Amino acid sequence: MPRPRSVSRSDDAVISNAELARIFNEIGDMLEILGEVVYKAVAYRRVADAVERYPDDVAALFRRGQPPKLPGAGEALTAKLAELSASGRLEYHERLRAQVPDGVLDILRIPGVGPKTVRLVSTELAIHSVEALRAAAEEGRLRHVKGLSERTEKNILDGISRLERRSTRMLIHDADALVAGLVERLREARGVRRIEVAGSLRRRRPTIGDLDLLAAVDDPAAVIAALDGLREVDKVVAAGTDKSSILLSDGPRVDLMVCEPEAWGTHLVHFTGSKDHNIALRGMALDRGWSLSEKGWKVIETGELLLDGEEADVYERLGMPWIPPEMRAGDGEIEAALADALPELITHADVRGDTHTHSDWTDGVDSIETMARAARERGLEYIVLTDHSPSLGVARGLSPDRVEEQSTEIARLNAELGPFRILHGTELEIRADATLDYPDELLARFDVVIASIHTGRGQSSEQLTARALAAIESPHVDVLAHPSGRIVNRRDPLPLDWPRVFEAAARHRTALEINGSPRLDLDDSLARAAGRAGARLTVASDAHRTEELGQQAYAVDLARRAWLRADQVLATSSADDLIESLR
DNA sequence: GCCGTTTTCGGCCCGACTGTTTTCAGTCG
Repeated sequence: MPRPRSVSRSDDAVISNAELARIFNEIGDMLEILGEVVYKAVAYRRVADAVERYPDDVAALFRRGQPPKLPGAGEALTAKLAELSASGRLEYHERLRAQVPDGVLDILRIPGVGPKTVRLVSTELAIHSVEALRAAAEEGRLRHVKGLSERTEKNILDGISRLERRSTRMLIHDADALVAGLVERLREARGVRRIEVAGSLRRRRPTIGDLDLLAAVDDPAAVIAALDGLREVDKVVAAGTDKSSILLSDGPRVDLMVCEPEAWGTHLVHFTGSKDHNIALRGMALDRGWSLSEKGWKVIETGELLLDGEEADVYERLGMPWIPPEMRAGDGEIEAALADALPELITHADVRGDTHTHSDWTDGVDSIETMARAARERGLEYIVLTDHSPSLGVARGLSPDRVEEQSTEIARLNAELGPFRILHGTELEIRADATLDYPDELLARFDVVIASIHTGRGQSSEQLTARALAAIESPHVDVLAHPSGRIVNRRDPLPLDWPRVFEAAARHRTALEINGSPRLDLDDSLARAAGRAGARLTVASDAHRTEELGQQAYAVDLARRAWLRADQVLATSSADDLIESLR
């Protein structure tokens, strides 16, 4: 499977943060394969991470003469970023590429194969592709190389088939569904005191690589045996006394760690991560004379081991309050905690209404009444019904006459369902020419107008930004829905000029949506930047059927990852306050 | 390659598991 490579480019086309990060990560991989000191590779990867989650266009800032201060970027790497920003190319990168033949980098992606093995097969056997490696393993040619064996051949073949099966990270929605059943059954294993999801799923990242579970147990062997014995298990990858890793037959890898209840706190912190967060905590511990690991705090002078039973105890030893998992990205949360300046994050219980829902009047499945009753059942006080406007033909958008009929139907239902409220809204098309899909007189009659871009996605950044701004600046538009247009694993975000969009949204009091469907849009880093810029946000399900109303919870998770408080989010208002605040 | 209220050089988070190893390197999280 070919992997994307950077193309030479002499034009002055912009280079995205994602592309900058990809090139720096690739340099890191090549340096390792070439046998450079690993810290050099680590330095490139660290800057790649920083660029990837930087909210503004890094290359544009360089070209404007305002290079951002990125952690881990010193003189040499800053110069390389500048070169890439100016020309889209990097001579150093191309020089390395010439030394690492095509396909060799692909080999590194095989699980269980690291840089040393890549270097070995590349130099000893002139193997320069995954295909060549597969053939060599099948023919038993690897075992003649010192350091490799028949066993290695089998592991490599297994790794290649896993690589082919699992090419994209799993969506959090799917991971939640999968893990619920696993946890339920492991809870029943003998001697399990506590069990909890850890890792990126606990941090509520939009996509999940592996599933991490932690169990506090009296009898480690029993729970590990329970995991290994589940019927979905395809293969046991690693089985030890403290942890076990399995592959599900049609799913991701599951890592189960066990610990004694007295050491639950340090274990849960360790296995929740993120990596950067943990490294920062350990650095602070070292400054205080402790070596911190999941096992506990080892006093370096005496070797004594201190245990913590709860996460809060761990943070307290370092002089800070407990940090919510969603914030543990190594992105300023520790500094904020030390300054006692952690925001009071929005919670799921704060949400009172859903600002984006559909019915069978356009492309939804259920009737307005069914949607409303289901929302009421879930404890919401109101929904905003936002069926589509006419120009979205595929969704059978509503003509002005149909809008009128829908208004009558909503009035009828409100009389019946009160105090639950259905607010009459619309999901308004922002057309390709930046005009809006209903006339102002009609827009003025809706309770809430959310506007979105579905068409003309191929336009330039300038054109797309102008469309977003046209909606934001309209006095009738209250929310910009799924602002970036991304769909996780399927569609990339539109290249909007985000600082301008956020500034305008704040100025015109137009809220930006965090959409909880598999779009997960805005993503957390953009939502955080929007909040910082003073823009209001909202959390919404974009449900097209009753079962999808639960998607709003994923928007709340993202809002927490974006450091947002309840008072920054529209959907935490009552229906009356919402309407009042949109006047 | 980065970085310093101990440091401009010598460090860079910590541990489990596997395999080929007879004391440890590679990989992973």
